[in-house]
Amino acid sequence: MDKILDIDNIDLKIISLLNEDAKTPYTEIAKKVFVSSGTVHVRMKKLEDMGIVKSATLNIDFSKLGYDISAFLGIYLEKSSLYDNVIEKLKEIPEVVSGYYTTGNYSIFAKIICRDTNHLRLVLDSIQKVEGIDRTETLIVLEESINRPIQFFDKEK
Amino acid sequence: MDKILDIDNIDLKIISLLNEDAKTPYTEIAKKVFVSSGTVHVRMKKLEDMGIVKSATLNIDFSKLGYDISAFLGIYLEKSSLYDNVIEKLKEIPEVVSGYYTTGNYSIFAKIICRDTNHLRLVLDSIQKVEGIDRTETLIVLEESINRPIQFFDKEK
DNA sequence: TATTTATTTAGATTTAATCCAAATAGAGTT
DNA sequence: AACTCTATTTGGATTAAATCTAAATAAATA
Repeated sequence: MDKILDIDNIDLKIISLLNEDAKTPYTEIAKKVFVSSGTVHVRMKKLEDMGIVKSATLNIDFSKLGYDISAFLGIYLEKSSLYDNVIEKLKEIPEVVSGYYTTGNYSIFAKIICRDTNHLRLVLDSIQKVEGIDRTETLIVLEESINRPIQFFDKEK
Repeated sequence: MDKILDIDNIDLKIISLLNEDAKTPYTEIAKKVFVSSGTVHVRMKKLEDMGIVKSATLNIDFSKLGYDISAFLGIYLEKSSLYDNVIEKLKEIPEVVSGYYTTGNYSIFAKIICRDTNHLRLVLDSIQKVEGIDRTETLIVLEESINRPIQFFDKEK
């Protein structure tokens, strides 16, 4: 029996509502989902125990904090077997916020967040220096037009 | 005077701690930052009013919810002036979770989340059909090795 | 239908959020 | 340095929510 079957629409509605604003009181969620607040607790406990809901994070406008530049990096490795080693090195660079193993040309696809162009240059330098990295392609983000959670209850295919 | 100067280390520490777990009580944050909980409230209110902290969202393991495939899309437009129109169309596709205007080859860089390969195919189809889109390159995410918030207090450059 | 098991619910209790007036600290002025 | 004005922080009082538990309900099984 698949784990997915343990999740019903009540769970999904709770997740959807809390995903819009994780600080919404369970009492309020309860009203919208037409169950008691105790049930919301029990369901969230279950979802956390199952590892489906891992944590809650803030949605921060980094540009207002002086972090004005974000960029995606397509990273080419000398040998693809170096993936794990390079990921470990990238983890040591605080400006790296994500790193993926993807299909396509790149061996690693990563995202970095920097204060300004000079900071970006320094970070790119330190990434270029990582052993095993051949070269990188930089996609600088000029505008973030869409950034939202999955919508479970919209017109999905 | 720059807005950034209104933000001090207390603000950054509060943001950092809440970014790890947005549900941490302000009383607990207060202890760690060595101020009163009232101050944490005042600071968070300020950060929210300034638009620096926009909301809190859940960190969800989508694969455990049956959304097993995520992919980055490099989208080529027929004319780059079509950007705004295409973004609006992409917003209507619920599986599209982000969309960026970036430097580099692609006109739009997007991310989608799908249940399985068949769902992915359907979503790619509907994206291909969007007027103004020439062609797309798909980078399927096989592994997410890094996914974390910015670290303000680590060894930054 | 009876019995077991799981889920939901409604209080009771604990804990945190919110509000506010007083205290403190800081900036600017003479 | 003393004074004034302003902004920030604080602690306590109030309101609201989280958490816990035992009872009620519902669902599953025999």
